[in-house]
Amino acid sequence: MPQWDGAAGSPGLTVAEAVAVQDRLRPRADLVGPGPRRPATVAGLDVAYAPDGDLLAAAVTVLDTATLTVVDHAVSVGRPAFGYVPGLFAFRELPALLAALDRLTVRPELLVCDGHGLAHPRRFGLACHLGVVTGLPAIGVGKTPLVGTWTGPGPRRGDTAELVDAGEVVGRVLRTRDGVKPVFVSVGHRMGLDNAVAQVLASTPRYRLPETTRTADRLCRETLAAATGPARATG
DNA sequence: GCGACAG
DNA sequence: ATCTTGTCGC
Repeated sequence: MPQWDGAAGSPGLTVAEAVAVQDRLRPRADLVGPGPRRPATVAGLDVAYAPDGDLLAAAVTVLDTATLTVVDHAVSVGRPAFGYVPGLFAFRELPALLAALDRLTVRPELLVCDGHGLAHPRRFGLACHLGVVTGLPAIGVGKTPLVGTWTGPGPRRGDTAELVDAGEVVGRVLRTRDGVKPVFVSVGHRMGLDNAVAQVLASTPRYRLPETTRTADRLCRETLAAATGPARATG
């Protein structure tokens, strides 16, 4: 059985087939936007894995942009649909994320993904994939780089630097907090880079990561804990 | 050929 | 991603 095959043992795609899917879908991504200027709602998506990697929980939280409070949320529990292969991340988390998105009652105006969009070796990261598949505007906010080089950014919140790969600007390195490690913002679908950065800044009033990501992260961890088995005190 | 490599 | 102890700071 292929090493990247899901633990469930389902056939799945081969690495070559997954790459082919990305190549086929890439032309469908709208990397210009400009995207919603004043979205009323923004969604955060994240996935948590069980220690053994056999189980995962995906969560989507929808926040009111005016208050940054959660107005809707949904989760899904399942098995990784693909092994962890840098560059083929979407094939691992997409099924679970889509299942969670389907359970939403509010249609978010923007998806903020935990990972990259254009800042990807084949210019089609998770944010692009999710955007194209759902048709919704999407951006990627990564905690660490996958591709590209940069200089800076300055030390203050709001300072940015271009993320360049193979001679092209694929994203922006953004400082969301004074003196704190920056995040990597890239376009996914139906959004422009300037607007993407603006939306990320608008959702990071206090911490390094967007409130969308933080709330989704909390929710998928709680969901995984509940699915793995309720924690119980030993004393 | 050898490392690096979103989460 | 997840496993992990202490530590520094508001």
